[in-house]
Amino acid sequence: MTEQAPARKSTWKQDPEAVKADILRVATAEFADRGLSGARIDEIAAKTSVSKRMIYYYFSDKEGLYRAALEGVYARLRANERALDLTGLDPIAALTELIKATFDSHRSLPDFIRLVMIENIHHAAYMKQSLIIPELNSSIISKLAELCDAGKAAGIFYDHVDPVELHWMISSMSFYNVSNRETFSHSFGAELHTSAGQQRLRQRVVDAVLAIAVKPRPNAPALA
Amino acid sequence: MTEQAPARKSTWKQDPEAVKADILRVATAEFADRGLSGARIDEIAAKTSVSKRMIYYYFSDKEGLYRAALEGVYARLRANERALDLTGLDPIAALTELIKATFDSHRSLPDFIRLVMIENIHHAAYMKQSLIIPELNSSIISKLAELCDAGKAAGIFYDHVDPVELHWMISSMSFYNVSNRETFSHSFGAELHTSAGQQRLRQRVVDAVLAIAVKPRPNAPALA
DNA sequence: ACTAAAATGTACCAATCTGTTAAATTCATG
DNA sequence: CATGAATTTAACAGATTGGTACATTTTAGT
Repeated sequence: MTEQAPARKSTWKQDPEAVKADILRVATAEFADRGLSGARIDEIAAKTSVSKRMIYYYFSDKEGLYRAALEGVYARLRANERALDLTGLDPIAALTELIKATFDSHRSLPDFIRLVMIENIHHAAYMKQSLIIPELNSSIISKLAELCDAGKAAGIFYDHVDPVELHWMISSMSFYNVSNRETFSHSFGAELHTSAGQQRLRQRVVDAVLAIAVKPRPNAPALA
Repeated sequence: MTEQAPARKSTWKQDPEAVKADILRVATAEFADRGLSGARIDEIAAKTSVSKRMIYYYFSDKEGLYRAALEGVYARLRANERALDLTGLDPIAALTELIKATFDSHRSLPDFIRLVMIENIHHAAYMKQSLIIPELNSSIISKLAELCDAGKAAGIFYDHVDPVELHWMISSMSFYNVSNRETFSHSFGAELHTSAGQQRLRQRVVDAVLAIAVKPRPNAPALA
């Protein structure tokens, strides 16, 4: 009887890791869809392959399950950000790529957006309890900081450019684009959320952020 | 004997309008603080001067009360926007004032922000039921449209400038600034939410939006 | 095979929470 | 001041929901 994990697992009928993952998958979708108090433990249990008892067995209580879901989506966003490779690009190109990647990343992770919305409704109470989330937030800022330093050193970025300010601006538009889609579309039409509209918006974000970071150059291309 | 005397005789005042307003005031705060499913009718009732039964008497049910609160905060934001007078300003100055006013307006109406967040969590379901909200949304766009037309006519705005796009960008940053304050501050520090930080952010929003709207001018002042 | 521990299911409870019933109080008006 | 409509209260009912007690099955090690 070997200790090698993969082969042995297949013979197991009980599979705690798979059960935990299954619960977390369903719970994330459910919390994202209905909020912390809106989600129902019974409903989550019904959508998993196991009974409600297992939720309490593995996650203690509703808040424990919610915390696990929150940490999960943060980890996924962080993985996205870490996958972004900007080596070899000049500061302007690098910043452009980072903006586009952030915009796309937010669009592709609606569960992250919605759980962060829900966290803000709860005054970030559960995020503040988490021990693992803080360490996830450094990579994007350090990438931006490097980039800003390079841009300033080359004399093409303004001296006042600040990584956290840049991240705030990039995030705000990337986040709002997803978070407020429903109310915005209903109020002002869905034009901006067509595929062509989203492409245009992304370019506007690039243009706007570059404009506050990059000094005007005499031979720069004018906006289309 | 006028009816204005505050506490005249009995414990009952019999003042339906004041009762309705009191319920709505408390409910708005409570829904904004805890969300639709998180708010408790008993809790709202306890914080008013009247009994729970009155909520059902005047607002039918929990959702009716929530809808009333939602319509109330929208009306307040649009009133703010309508009060903004841009006559006599050239397009650039007018746009600058509009951006600053929007940024400030969002900061001063946290209940609006939070109820819109909650609406988006609910996929704008209740906003879509409202008959009065749609008519509130036109004034800001028409103001921007006028402004864009003037700017293009004067040859100082890009031809591609679009009122809805501009509003999207101004709103996104003004909204996110309030909506995501808790999570952003916790992740990246509270520097941007100090009074000095907010002043700086507002100026960045102005600079960024102007940059995508206004053609570069040879003698334009460089960013600070 | 036997046993203890881990993993899972079933049935249930206690606490909440929304909404209702029936009655009491106030007020306008004839 | 009698009367009925509008307004308000107190108490309660029905349903929902998070959480638990206890039984049962599965697994690893002996």
